[in-house]
Amino acid sequence: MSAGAAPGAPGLEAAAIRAAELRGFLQRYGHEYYGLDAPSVADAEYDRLFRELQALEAAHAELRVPDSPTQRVGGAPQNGFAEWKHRQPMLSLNNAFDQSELEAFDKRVRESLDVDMVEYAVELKFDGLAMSLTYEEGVLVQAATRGDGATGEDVTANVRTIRTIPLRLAGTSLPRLMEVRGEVLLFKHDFVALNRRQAQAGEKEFVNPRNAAAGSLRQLDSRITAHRPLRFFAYGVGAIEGMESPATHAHLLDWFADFGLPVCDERALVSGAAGLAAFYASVGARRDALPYDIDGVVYKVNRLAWQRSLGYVSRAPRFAIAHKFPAQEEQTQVEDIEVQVGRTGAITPVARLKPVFVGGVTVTNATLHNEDEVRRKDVWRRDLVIVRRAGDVIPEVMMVAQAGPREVVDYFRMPTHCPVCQSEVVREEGEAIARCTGGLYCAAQRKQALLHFAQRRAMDIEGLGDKLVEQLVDADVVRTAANLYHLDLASLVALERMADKSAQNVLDAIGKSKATSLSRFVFALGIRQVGEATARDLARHFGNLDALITADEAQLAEVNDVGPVVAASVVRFFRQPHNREVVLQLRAAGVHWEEGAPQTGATGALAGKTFVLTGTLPNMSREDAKAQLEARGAKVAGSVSKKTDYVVAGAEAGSKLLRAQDLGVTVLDEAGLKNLLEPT
DNA sequence: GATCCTCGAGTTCT
DNA sequence: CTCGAGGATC
Repeated sequence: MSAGAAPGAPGLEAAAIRAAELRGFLQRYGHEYYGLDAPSVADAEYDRLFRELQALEAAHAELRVPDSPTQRVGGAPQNGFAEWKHRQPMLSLNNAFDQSELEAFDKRVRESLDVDMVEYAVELKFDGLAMSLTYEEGVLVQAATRGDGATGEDVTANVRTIRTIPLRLAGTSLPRLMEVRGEVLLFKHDFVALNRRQAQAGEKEFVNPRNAAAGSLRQLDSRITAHRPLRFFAYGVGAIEGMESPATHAHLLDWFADFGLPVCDERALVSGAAGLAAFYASVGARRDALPYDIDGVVYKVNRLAWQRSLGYVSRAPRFAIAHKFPAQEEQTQVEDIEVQVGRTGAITPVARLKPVFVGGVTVTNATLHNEDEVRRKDVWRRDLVIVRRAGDVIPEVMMVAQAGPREVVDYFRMPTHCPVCQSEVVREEGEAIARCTGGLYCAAQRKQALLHFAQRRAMDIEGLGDKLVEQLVDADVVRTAANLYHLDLASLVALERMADKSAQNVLDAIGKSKATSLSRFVFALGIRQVGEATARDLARHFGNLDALITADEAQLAEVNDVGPVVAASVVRFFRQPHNREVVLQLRAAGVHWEEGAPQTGATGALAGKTFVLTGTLPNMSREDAKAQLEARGAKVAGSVSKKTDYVVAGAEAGSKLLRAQDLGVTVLDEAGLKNLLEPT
């Protein structure tokens, strides 16, 4: 790519030629980068050409034209935004939330037009900001927000900095005047990168792409907007003069594309209510994988003549409707902020919420993680907050939407004493988590320890869930894991809501759990810092429990992924007489496993290979796949990195698959995995 | 000493 | 799934 060197001291004529050439390059590269996502030059090269053009324009004021790419950088701060009256009002759409409303819409349209079948242009409903761009003789002269639909704010200086928006339309046959309607938004990956930059610069991070886009557009200093990677998609037309618009909406969008306006590819033509429903389902399934946020899809009668004859009812068109997805963000009230005590004594603040329907489920609780998080988000009791349940399953309080009365009682204070056992709560220097110091004296910690012991990945005692553990601990029937193996039918049936049948089932499950493996047993003990993976490493390295119990810190540190902190934690655990006692009692009660010689280094067909599993495989459970891989010496990790050898992706694979594709990691489906497991 | 990677721990709802 | 923090690596 040779763009030539800048002339030393060019005459005006040479400068004009060079400037025109540079504008051509920059426009093309800008389009490749932002429009097609396929840059053909490095950023540094773009910047070099850009600065050269800037220098030329600085030297020759007459070369500074409004559609030059340099005019995107933005000018000095303004004092607020001027009002702007739209030539044609920017209307909002009526919403449909379910199938019946969608069928009603189609029926109304057909009856009103007196036809049997209607063709619809269908597209995405972006979660961004509606914008109107005015082009005169093909040159962008003005940009405004929707505002109340009739009058918006003039944000021309900021919109000029959006590189996907052409400052001059392509082509020779152009309307004298045209209002282009569309949406300004941020792509998800740009949003993530922007927030990373904000965090590094010590600036406030944005809650979501929409907020970030809105904040960026409302910058009074458009030089800031210029550094925000905003995008634009055109989807409609307002006033138009000096040219006939095409006959259908689909052609209108093609026409926009020919002008160089960015138009989203996710659009189609469908017929009838069934076609609408199919598009809705298809987009819904791919929603999380799209590079931007959407809150639904939009259906428009394709023929513009029919659109005109359908007209408007109050402030919304009768020819179009938005079909919304269930909200992934909702507003609700914090009724209370309580704390929970975890297995390790961690005191976690939890927001009790007024029930709210988000992302398909009713949410009543949301974790606030720790004290710093409560302060950072500045959540008080009775505040109105935004709750999200995005691609993620776990609800999260994103931000305060509106402060509540905020009286003294509404302020959250970390308790100084454990609400369960009254022991002192301590937050170590440099730690984010406050902990109850009660240890196993604390009933809450004993309950969590038992639940951990019984969980599927540990001793796998079916039927020993939180309700039962709660009762057993409260009645003081069970104090340690060893007590479980001495339970009898009578003491279980004495508990509330426990009939003979279910009591016997629990006893059977406890009996069955006696046959286990060393790694499950070590994990079940609940040693701090020793999770499933570390327990497996320890079990493999030492081979038998006595070797592990008597190991000193130096011996422990020889194990993979065990350093001083983990080693000290293990030594501390087995030094406690009551922990040794419980282990003895468990073995005496019949808990057993196969003990072997210490092993170093696994062997197997897939030894040393790292796998990551994501999504649902058609015929194999994730657990099963994991076990089979590990049996062959492979490692199954939780997240994808460049050290990952294979990613096994099933249905509804999420971010891990995207990341694998980003990093160029080999992706297998179930069949591919089977091939590796059982080479034929 | 910084950076990357992984693991542990806590969490929600059906 | 996300965060924080321990371990490994350069």
